[in-house]
Amino acid sequence: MSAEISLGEIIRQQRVTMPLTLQELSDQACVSPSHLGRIERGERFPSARILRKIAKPLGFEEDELFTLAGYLSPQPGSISEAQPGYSGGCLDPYVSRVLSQEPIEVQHAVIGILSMLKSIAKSMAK
Amino acid sequence: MSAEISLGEIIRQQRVTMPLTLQELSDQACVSPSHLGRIERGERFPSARILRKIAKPLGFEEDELFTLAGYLSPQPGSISEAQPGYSGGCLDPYVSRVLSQEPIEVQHAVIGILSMLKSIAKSMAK
DNA sequence: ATTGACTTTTGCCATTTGGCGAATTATAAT
DNA sequence: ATTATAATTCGCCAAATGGCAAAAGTCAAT
Repeated sequence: MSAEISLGEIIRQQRVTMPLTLQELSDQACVSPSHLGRIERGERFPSARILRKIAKPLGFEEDELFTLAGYLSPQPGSISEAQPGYSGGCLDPYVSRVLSQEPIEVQHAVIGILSMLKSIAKSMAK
Repeated sequence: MSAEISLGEIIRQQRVTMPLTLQELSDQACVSPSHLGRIERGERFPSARILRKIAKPLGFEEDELFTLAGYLSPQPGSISEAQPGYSGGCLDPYVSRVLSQEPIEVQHAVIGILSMLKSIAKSMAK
């Protein structure tokens, strides 16, 4: 019940509080003033590219605006906690250590070979 | 010099590894299969809205894809990679995430294969 | 070979984004 | 009041996004 306030209004509020004109913000962010204006009054919705550009000039953390825009779900940075989420597992430290001594191209090649082997295995399994 | 590998390739690699078809991912993410296909082969660049939708189904942390897409600047503590220590050589994050989805035995097998290949290469070089 | 069920790609189109330049509207300063 | 000047908004356009349906591939089982 707190936010009947749009992203555009937030941006405008922040800009005038800085204080900056559309022109000045435009110069710093490399986004046309007209576009910024339309965004502020809700006629356009800012893309991620634009959000990224205007974040710093407006004094926002990068991910802050993303969250406000609904691109990121709320609770940035919060608790980097170990995510039991995906990866049925984590990377074995030994494996990590060995691989990280190889050049990037080799690392990628390893993945390529792995996926080949997997597809071969799959075709044989059936 | 870390990534001459594109976002699309990463996404496809991840999808195939899950494993999912374009259709299935489409169903889970509510993005048309054709669009997903074009993204994977680099014909379209995914918007933030799309990235957000496909992140979870693919097992990505939300901000991870944003970072890969260049929407967010790198740094989220992220990457399941093993934590302390071997900052010496760096393991490509992409490689890390693909490998960490394999069971430990497979991870070790990969290292085994790698060392075989290296010794073969060495013997041929001489 | 041929059928049939999937998976991926292509063609086409509606919608959005975002820029540029021309109005329009403040804001001052004479 | 009347300019001059800055700030914002409007009109139009090019480019990109993303969906849908139809066309290619794939691949197994006849």
